[in-house]
Amino acid sequence: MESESLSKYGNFSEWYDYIIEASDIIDKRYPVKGMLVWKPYGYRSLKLAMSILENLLEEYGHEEAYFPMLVPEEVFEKEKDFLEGFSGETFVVERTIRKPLMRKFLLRPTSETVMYYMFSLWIQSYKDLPLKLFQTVNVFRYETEHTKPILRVREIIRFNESHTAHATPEDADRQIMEAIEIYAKFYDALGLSYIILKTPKWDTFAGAEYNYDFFEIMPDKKTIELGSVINLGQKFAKAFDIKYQKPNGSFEYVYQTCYGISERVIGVLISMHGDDRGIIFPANVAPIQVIIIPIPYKGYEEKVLKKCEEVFSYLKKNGLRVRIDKTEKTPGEKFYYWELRGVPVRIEIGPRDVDNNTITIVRRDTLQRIVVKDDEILSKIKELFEKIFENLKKRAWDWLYKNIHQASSIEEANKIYEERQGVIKLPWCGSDECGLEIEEKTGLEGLGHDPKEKAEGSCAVCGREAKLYFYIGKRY
RNA sequence: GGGGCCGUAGUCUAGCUUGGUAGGAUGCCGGACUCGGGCUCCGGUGGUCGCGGGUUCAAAUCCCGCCGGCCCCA
Repeated sequence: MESESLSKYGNFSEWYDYIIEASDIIDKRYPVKGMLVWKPYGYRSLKLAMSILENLLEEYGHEEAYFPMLVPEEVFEKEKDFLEGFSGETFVVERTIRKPLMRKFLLRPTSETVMYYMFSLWIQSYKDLPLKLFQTVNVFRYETEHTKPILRVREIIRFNESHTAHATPEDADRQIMEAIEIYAKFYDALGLSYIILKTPKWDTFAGAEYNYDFFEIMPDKKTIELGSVINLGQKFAKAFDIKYQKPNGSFEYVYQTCYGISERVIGVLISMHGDDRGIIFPANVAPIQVIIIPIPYKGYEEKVLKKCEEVFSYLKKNGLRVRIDKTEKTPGEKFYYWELRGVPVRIEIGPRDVDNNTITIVRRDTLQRIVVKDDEILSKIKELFEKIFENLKKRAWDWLYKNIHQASSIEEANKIYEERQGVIKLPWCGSDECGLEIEEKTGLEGLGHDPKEKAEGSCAVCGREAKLYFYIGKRY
């Protein structure tokens, strides 16, 4: 069959395209470029992942709200850098089928302008600060680059965007660190690896002071942005007139931050954790955590099915997402089917298990098969969830570290990239000129730097003392 | 931003060069047989050949435009 020839590392793109559709995550046949149908199975994993993030945000004092999808043109245009940055990819609504509208509306590509219009009404006093809100909504971006299912789309269907306002720049900076902490916890919960880099000035988010991005290195060794944390300073506050009154009676503009994560994280999770057989979901985002496969045998059909039902009820009662596959397919076919879909734990119940008071458990990541006594079922499964998670996480971090290379000169960087791809870090004096020259002479994109990581040696371009490492690679 | 490949049944695809009855596999439905890794056999179902226009006696096939998908380069 076709799936037999798939190889995640041999041909990642082909693997990815096949897996996400064959596993019932999405259906890309809907005839609008960059817009996908999410099937129930895929949508469930997305919701599970997003709720982990939403719970974290709430733990850290954020509240969920909802803001509208349409932005009046004059509101969208208030902040000039933002307008410039998003003008090429923002959809416009300007008519009904019958007639033009009196006023143009834009479909939110992200909700700064929508929210901050309201912030200016809501924020009056220092007592209203800090304000920490989030929403998880769809946003629209007319991507001019080529689209890629889930990873680069024109309708981002679940964009979790947080927006905060603060009284002081120090508090905004502190908020940036808090956001990074939240996002790191989120990716940790999914078993993903990441590097956190401060974006080069020339690539900073439209309308921002500075921002940090989380990057993962995909199986094809290209980097992908997993999430972004942005310090907006007072630019939007000034554009939207968001002021508060201090205890001494004077007025000041607020300091703002925003940060966002989208369904892209599911695309990355599938890519990082999957293998040639398909997806491997960590238990916390697996739509089905345990699949029970009856192994029927002449004279045993009823006993086998009865035991399956008992195990099913027991696991369900204990809060697991479990299902019995009672379809007419052969057991072997079912194994492949559920492995493709990434169910972390499979239970097989056949005549031997009925006779011996056991069940047979197979873990998805290693396909290791163990026989477990009936009274140990729950503890063994929970133990396996944990082991699978740790294994996936370790694989992801090993992969990341294995694909970050250090070079001391541009020539060396080029040589390494040609042989090994991935991410390369170069000692850097920190100047824009040298950063841009590194990009130009390697043909790679600057990902940023880690302000806490001090470099040794001299700048790969100018030869002055290096302060930092400049990370470069190819981006999705 | 530049270049290339592609679109035929739910899915994958043959046919296109050289215009003339759309064929196969898989899936799906019914049945038999099996069942601890995609078993086998029998019968059946399923097609505006992506959309629109042009050329022609005749277009899946040739030409043009659009829509959609994929890849490579910057």
